[in-house]
Amino acid sequence: MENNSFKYELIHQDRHSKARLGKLNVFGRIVDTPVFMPVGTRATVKFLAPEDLYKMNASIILCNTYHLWLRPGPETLEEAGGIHRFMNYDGPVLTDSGGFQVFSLADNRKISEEGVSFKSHLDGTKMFMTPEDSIHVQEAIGSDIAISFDECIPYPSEYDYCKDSVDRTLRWAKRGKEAHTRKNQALFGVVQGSVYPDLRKYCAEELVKMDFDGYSIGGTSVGEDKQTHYKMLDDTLPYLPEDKPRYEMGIGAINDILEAVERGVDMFDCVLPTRIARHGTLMTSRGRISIRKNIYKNDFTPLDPDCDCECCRNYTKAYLNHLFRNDEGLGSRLMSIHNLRFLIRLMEEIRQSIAEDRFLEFKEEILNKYDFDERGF
RNA sequence: GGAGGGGUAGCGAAGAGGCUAAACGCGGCUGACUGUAAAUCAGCUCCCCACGGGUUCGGCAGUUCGAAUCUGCCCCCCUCCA
Repeated sequence: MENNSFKYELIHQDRHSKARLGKLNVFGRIVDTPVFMPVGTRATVKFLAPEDLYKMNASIILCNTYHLWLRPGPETLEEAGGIHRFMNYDGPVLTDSGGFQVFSLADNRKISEEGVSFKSHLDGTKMFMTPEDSIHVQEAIGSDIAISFDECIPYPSEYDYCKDSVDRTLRWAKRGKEAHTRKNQALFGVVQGSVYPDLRKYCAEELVKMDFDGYSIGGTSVGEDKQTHYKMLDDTLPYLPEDKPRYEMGIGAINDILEAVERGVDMFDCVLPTRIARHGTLMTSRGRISIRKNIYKNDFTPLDPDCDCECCRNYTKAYLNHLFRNDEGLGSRLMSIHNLRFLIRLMEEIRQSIAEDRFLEFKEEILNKYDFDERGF
């Protein structure tokens, strides 16, 4: 039953770069790669219904183990029949392990060999998560792709700390893999190692020995400059197998995506498009737009005339400006739809350009065309 | 006509002799946002040739070393009674 397994198929390798066009069979659901995954932390891409996701051609989303663990809890998700039924979403779901919260909730956690103690951000309750817990919760959630529990190392960090952290992340990966029982759920390992080439290589090679279904690249875009960021990719990707998907975690800036695709990354997720949309910033073919500005008060043209999304097809900047000023949820919804569709369409064009062996030209074209600064949006 | 209450920056609203260019909220303007503690957060918001200066707290005139804060008169507004 080939159809019902998890399998990455390399469709075409760009002739002039390491960019690759692939097809990810996620237990019968197909995801074309490179792909961008909208983030739906608490079993919802904020303000959007699954129907919105289908319409914008989102093919896979990310949810978060830590948040769903706290609420509604694994029991509820199990009783619901898994996250797909719970949120009525029919596409593939990847769950992050909680590893990023080890990083982002730094003030409220303590790391030990056994696991991490957190203070719940909801009410301060003391929680303890082990790599095994993370896997068990992800199995209860019923995501299609689970991620190993890791430590996302802050930047900058001393070599010795990173070495110890990587070793621990590797031990956690092994423990998680041994605890993993579901056959209809893939499991990815996460490469850490901060900016140190030998640690990146070591971590990647050790994970590959454990034979995961895919490999994540973590600990990037945590405060380092772009050069350093891309160097970390250079120091990691050569050690990952060709026949498995590579996923750079938490990346959503346009230039970052292009640089990573060029180096052979297949999957991305990021809160950036949805968060900045809610905050009134839009990525458009004419550059960045801040919808709150007064110049849009009577601008009855679409956000992006070149965009095919529901928002751009039906609504004007004046209306979006009005919705934003009045804190109306529809504004958040429409602008989230736009930013997501913008990135998803970018990925569609990226795939097309790889298929035609002109990814590098496409990348240059985008970098020149879009009027964004170094941040990449 | 009589009795009370009140007029503070764009709006609402504190302050009741010096620490007040004046709390706080709203509104407005900037900026931030990359595996979501984020429909969030930070800064600015009387004027100016701005690490300094100039005008303010309904108006005018006083008291005082010093007033948005005390006194007098005047102008508005609100409530109640006739």
